[in-house]
Amino acid sequence: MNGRQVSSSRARVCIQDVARHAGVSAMTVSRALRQPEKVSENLRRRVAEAVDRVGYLPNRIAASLSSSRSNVVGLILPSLRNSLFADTIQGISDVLHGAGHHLMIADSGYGLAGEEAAIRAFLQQRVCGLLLHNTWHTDAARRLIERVGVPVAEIGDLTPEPIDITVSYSNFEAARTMTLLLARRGYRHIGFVTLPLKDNARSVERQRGYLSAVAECGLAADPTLILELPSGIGSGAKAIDRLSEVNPGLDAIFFAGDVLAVGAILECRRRGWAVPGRIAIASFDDVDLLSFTDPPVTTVRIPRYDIGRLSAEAILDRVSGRALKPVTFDLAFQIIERGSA
Amino acid sequence: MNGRQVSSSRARVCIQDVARHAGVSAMTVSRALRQPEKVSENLRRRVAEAVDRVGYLPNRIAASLSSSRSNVVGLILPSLRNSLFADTIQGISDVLHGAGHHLMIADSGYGLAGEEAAIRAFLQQRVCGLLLHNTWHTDAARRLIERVGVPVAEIGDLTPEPIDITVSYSNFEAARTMTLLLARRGYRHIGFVTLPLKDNARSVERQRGYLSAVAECGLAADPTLILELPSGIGSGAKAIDRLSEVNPGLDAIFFAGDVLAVGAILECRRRGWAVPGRIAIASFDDVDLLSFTDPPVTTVRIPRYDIGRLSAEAILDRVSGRALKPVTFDLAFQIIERGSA
DNA sequence: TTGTAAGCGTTATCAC
DNA sequence: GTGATAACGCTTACAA
Repeated sequence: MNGRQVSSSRARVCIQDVARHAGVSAMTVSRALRQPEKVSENLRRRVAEAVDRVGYLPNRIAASLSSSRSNVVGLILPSLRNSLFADTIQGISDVLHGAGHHLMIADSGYGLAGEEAAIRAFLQQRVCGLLLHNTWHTDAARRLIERVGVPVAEIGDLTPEPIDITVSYSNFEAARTMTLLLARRGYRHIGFVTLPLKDNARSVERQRGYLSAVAECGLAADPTLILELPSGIGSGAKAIDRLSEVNPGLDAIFFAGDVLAVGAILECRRRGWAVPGRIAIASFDDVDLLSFTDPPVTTVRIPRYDIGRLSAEAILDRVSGRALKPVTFDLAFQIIERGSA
Repeated sequence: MNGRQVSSSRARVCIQDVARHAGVSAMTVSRALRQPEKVSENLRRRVAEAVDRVGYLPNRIAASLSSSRSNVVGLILPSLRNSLFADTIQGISDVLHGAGHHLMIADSGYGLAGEEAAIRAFLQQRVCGLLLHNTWHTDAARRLIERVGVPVAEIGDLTPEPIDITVSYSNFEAARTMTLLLARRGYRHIGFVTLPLKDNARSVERQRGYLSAVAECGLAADPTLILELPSGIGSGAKAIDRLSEVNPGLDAIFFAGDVLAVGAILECRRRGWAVPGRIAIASFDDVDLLSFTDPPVTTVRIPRYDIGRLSAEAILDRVSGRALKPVTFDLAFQIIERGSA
C-alpha cells in the first residue's frame, strides 16, 4: 500500500488542466459540465474524456465562492444521540442528496445558546438553508438569520410565529387530544409527567395541551398531578412513586416522552399493578419499543420522516427561487390506541 | 415581520468593510481574528468593535479556497435511519465541533455504488477527512481516495487492511466469542441468523466468527443451521419457524442483529416456548430494547460513542499534521450476559 | 507590528 | 457555440 504518499501530483487537477487536454477554454469545460445541452455534441464528448483522463474533481468550494451559491443545508437538533431524530434526518437527506445538495449536522445540546453558536457557525459556512428543530431562539440568533436572509424551516413544533417556513405538528394539540382521550375513557385523576421545560418549547406546549384538556373536561387542575423529570428509564418509576403517593386516586398517567413510559410500565409490572386496571398509561413519540411492552402503550405517532422530507423540499424550493413566501405545513399526528389505556 | 426582505444591504459585509471601520487593512483584520496574540492590544479591540458594528460573519468558503484547507469532515453510513448509529454520530460531532470543525453526513443505502457516489460528492466539497462505516469499497472509490490523499477512517469493522486509519472492534471476534459462550453453556445445535451478506463486510465477518467457533468446538458445521434474512421484527419469528422445523434438535439461536432477536423473543412467548429452557437466544448490538424483553437478551455491546470520538480525533490529528502514520484502534466489545441464554 | 500583491479555482458577463 | 476577463472574499508570502 503506497497510497498515503501525496507525491506524484502535488498540485490538484483543476479545470484548466481539463481545458488544456480537451483543447478548449476553461469556461467551455465549465459549461459542458453544467449545461451539456448548451454545447456541441462532440465537444461534450471531448470534455468528458479529458475529465476522466486527468481525473478531474470539480471544486465545489471555488464554485460556491464564485457563484455566491452554496449547496449545503445545515440541520440543528437538540441532540444527535436521540434516535427519535433518525427518521427525520433520513427524510431530509433523501431529498437533499436527490437534488445534489449536502447536509451538515450539529446539535444545540438542548440549549438556546448552543443553538445560536451552531447557527453562527453554519452561516459562516454559508449554508444555503437552515433546518432548526427548536422554535425558540435567542434574540441574537433571530437577528443573525434575518440579516443574512437565509431560508429557515422550523420543524420541532408548529409555531404560530415562524421565522420563515414551518413544517411540523402541533405538540399542543397532540397532548390535548391524548388527554381528552383519557378523560373520555373515564379516567378522572390524570397525572402528567413532562420532560425538562427549560428552553424547550415542545415540552411547554405539551404541558399546555394537557392543562387545556383538563380544564375543558372540568377536571381539577391539580398541580400535584404534574411532575417534571429528566428523561430516562428511572424517571418512569419515580413518577409512579411520587404521583401515586400524593394522589391516592390517581388512575392514569400521561408521559410526555417514550422512555418515561417504558420505565413506568416496568415499574408497574414490578409492583404487580395491572395496566390499565390499576393505572392507565399513555405516552408521546411512537418508538418501536412501545409496541413491545406488556401491555403495549397507547401513544402519539409523529410523521417524522415526512417532517424531514417536506421541510427539506420547502427549503430547496426557497433556495431555487421556486417559492418565495413563508409556508406552514401542519402535519397530522396520530393517536395509536393500544392496551395500556 | 420584515426580515424576509433582502433589501438594506444588498452586498454582504466582508472583511474590507471591517477593515475600513477599524481604520486598518484587511490583512490586519484577518490576523486580529485568527491570531489575536500577534496583534497589539488596542488594535484587537478596535477590530472586535468594528466586527460587531458592521455585523461581520467571516466567509469560511473563501477562507477554505484561499488556504486550501477545509474544516468539514464527511461521514458516510449505510443508513441514517438506523438508530444504532446515533451514538457514533454524537461522538464524532462532539469532537469535531469542539475543534471548530463541521460534519457532513450522507448514507450509502447499504450499497458499494452508493458509497462511491457519496465519496465522490464529498471530495468535490473538499472535505478534510472522511469517516466511512464500510470497510469494503469499490475499486474506483479506493483509487479516488488514494489519489486525493484525504485522511480516512474506517469504523464499521476492524479490517486487517485499512485504507488508512481504522477505529473499530472485530465483528469476527465478537461473533466468535458469543458463539463460544453458547457452546460453553452446553448448547450443541446453535443456529445462526445473519443479516444480508451482500456488500456487507460486517455481516460476513460475524458469520465467519460463528463458523470459526463452531469448528473449534467440534460441532457440526451444518448449513441448515444458518439463515440469511432481512432485518425486521418479522424475520425473528420466521427464523424460529424455519430453523426449528429443519433442525428438531435446535437448542440455541444467535442473531446477528438486535431487531431479529426481539422478534424471536416475541415469537417464543407466542408459542409458549421457555427461553432459554426450550431454546436459548443471543444477539448482537446492545440496543436498550434488549434489556426490556422477557427474558432480557444476552448480547454483544459495542463501544459506539467511543468509536465516533476516537475516529474523529484520529482524523483531526491527521488533518493537523500531528499524526502522520496509519493507526489501528482495536476497541473492546463486551459480552452482556442476561437471561436469554 | 502592519500592509501590499498575488493567488486559490471557479463562474458571470460580455464580446466574438 | 466559444473564449477572454474580471470578480468571489479570503490567506499566503513577503515587503515595509
